[in-house]
Amino acid sequence: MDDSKLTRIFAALADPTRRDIVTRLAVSDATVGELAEPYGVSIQAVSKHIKVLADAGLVTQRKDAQRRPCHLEAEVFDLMTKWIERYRQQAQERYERLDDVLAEMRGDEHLNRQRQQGAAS
Amino acid sequence: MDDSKLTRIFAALADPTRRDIVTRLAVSDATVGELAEPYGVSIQAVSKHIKVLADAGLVTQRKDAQRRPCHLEAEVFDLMTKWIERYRQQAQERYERLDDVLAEMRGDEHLNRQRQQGAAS
DNA sequence: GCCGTTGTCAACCGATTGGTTGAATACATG
DNA sequence: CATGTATTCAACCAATCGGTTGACAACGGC
Repeated sequence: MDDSKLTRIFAALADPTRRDIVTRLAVSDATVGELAEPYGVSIQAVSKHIKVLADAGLVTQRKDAQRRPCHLEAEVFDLMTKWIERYRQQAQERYERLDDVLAEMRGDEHLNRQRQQGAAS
Repeated sequence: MDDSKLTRIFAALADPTRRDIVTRLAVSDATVGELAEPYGVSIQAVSKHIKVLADAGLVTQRKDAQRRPCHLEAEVFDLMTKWIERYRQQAQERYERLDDVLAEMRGDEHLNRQRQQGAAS
């Protein structure tokens, strides 16, 4: 659907540290400080990462005094999965159709040349 | 599985032009020149985009004289879908468990504070 | 064997990215 | 109210990214 949203989601998950954060948030919610511990980077860097994830809608933060516990939003994953599945299926079906076409061509060689010409439209 | 592969896949799909190319390749294979036509960019730019998609394993190119027809590789989408589904499910299950916990807590208020303390490990 | 077509390589450019450090904000507690 | 804690904001930096143009390689057709 929303192209820029999809862009933000994919870009967010294109970073290993952010994917790791997602992995940990799938297990349980966690504060920014907690999330920062395992990595050899500053809290500010992790804070930025979380902002990217939040802008993509993958993560939400609630208020708990000074803390901002992060929560993984599962629904957004559905959006992504749907996008991916659409093209995976299309490509798969086409591949299967091609098998049929190849079978048909086995006794009909000249169709091969014709098909290649037609493809360069 | 392979983290750097996943990084390349997500990064490849984080660009709208490249997602569009994927869309078109889902319908049928196409040469670099054919793919370049609809966009207001040079063939070289599209060639680079295809290189990124190829490095991510999303696209393969075969040789046909000067032409390099591009083909969408459906299997790679499975890898992505699997990764996504893992965390989507985990987060979903946790959310459902939380519902149970909240139901349990309804007559047992002190458990709430205990849970919040325990989370800050 | 030369010409046109198709695509890649190379160098360059401005914008974005992931990181840093330092200051500022928001809050709970003594 | 002063202090410590948790987080974000701001400015900066090097590296990467998406784009450009120009040169070059590979191939088919006259």
